[in-house]
Amino acid sequence: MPRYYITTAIDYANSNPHSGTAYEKIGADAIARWKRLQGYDVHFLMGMDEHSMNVEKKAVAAGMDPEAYCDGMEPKFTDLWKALHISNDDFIRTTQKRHIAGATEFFRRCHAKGDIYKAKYVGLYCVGCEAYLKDSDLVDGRCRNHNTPPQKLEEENWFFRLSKYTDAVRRHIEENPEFVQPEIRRNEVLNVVRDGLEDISISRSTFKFGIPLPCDPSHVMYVWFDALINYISAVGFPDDPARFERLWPADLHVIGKDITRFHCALWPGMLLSAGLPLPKSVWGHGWVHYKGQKMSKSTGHLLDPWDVIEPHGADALRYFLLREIAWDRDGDFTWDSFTLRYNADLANDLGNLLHRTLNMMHRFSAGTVQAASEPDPKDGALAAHLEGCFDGVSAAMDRLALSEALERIWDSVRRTNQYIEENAPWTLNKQGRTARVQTVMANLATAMEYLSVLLHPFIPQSAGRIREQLGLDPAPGALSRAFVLRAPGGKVREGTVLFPRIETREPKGN
RNA sequence: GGCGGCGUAGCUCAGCUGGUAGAGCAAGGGAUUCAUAAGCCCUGGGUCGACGGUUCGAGUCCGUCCGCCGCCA
Repeated sequence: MPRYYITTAIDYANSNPHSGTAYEKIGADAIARWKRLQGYDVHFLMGMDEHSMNVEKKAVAAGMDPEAYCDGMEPKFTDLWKALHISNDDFIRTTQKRHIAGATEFFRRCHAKGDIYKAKYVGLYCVGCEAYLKDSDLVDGRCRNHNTPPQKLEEENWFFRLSKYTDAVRRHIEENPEFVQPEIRRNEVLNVVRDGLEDISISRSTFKFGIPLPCDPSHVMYVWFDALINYISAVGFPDDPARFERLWPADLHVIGKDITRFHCALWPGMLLSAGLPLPKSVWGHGWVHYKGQKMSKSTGHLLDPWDVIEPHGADALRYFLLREIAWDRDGDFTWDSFTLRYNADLANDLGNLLHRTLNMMHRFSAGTVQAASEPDPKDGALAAHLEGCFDGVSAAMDRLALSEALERIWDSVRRTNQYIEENAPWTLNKQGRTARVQTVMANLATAMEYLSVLLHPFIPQSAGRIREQLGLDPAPGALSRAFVLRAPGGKVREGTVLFPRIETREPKGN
């Protein structure tokens, strides 16, 4: 069974996750689940990024030591991921032993390669950015991102010789179109790399909460050098070579578009230095805007995922984000658009389809799948449509076009509703055409099962409920293109409403 | 300033290598009743941002401009 290693960015421990954070995990989860359905041995990694001056400060402000502070933050993330049914196989924290060991060994290798050196750095430092600023970062002498005056700092830092890998990284991006996706991100990174990469400071001596450099314990690793290594320290680097061999290189790093540069320029440079293979692909997704504006931690303009999950369920949020926001660009969440999508797609089209199907099975078919003893060309047309849908979804998922895959599935949801209309089982029933009614119902039960498998990656809980109501195991069966009628005899449950229609309701305080 | 993206029906967007515009939602109408007042059928004349150019013919190619946006400097 081929393996598929997928990761998301590890999140900063200094603030709660919001819907943009959730979007990334939901998208990655849909991909991971799809790959599992396809039969891949998937390893799905997520985690939390802890070492940094900002985390240390937050902790100190709360009167805690940084480790304890991070322990307290962990459930803010993991509880949300559980609630969203994110199917990650592992959750790494950069304070864990395995990661410290990995980062330390990684640094040693780069050091041994001659790619680490010490130099004095004088510059303007922004605490918010955790980075030195260039003149162009300043607006009226203040950081353009944080609107705060920078500090003048002079530090002896350790540097990573990234410049040495400019050509190698550039060639790799040029020769491997799938390495940076989508296209727009690739153009951006190429732009940066073609201008030449600069050596980068990778240590700090101004705070303690970090991994000490093996060559100079008075310095700790700078956040990015530390954080990126999680992708390998989580899978056995360096202490479990067999596991590492099996899982690395990753098939896909899912990240936000803002950190493309670190993943597509710095990270490959680091790996080349350490003599390790590069990940196969990096996907920089777009932003979820909220009511037309960028979400922002500093202004507090945020959509709290719990505000959607608690009243409407995880799948409502998952569906909206995956359907409404194409995975390669930005999109907007408003309560109106959420309500429209939810009612039109989930309640009216899908939920109602299941409900009316189950109801008719009880009224016309004894709540049981009967033999399809009176077939009709209409049945074959439905089956052909669904199999075409399968192809469309597969093709879309191959391109990671998640919203397109959902569009294809909904074509089939609509098509199945049409199948009901064109057969009008209620009329057949009045006419006493029992064999035909039962055949129609058998096709419908099969169609719903077929759809439940395709829906699973996107709305796993609801897909499971659909299957339960159909009298099936909630876990999706294997992915299979062929539309094969269900064997007679299976009982279905009384339908319960999957997605009750909702009124637009904006939580107060938003 | 350099590179790139976007600007198409009220909304969200499709429109590949050029041949007189499409989908979903929303809206209006209709026939039904198994169903979550849902579903199904019918109905869309929008200067395809503006102006030029190439062409027998251009959202679709070229140029200029305008308006948003991203990356870099």
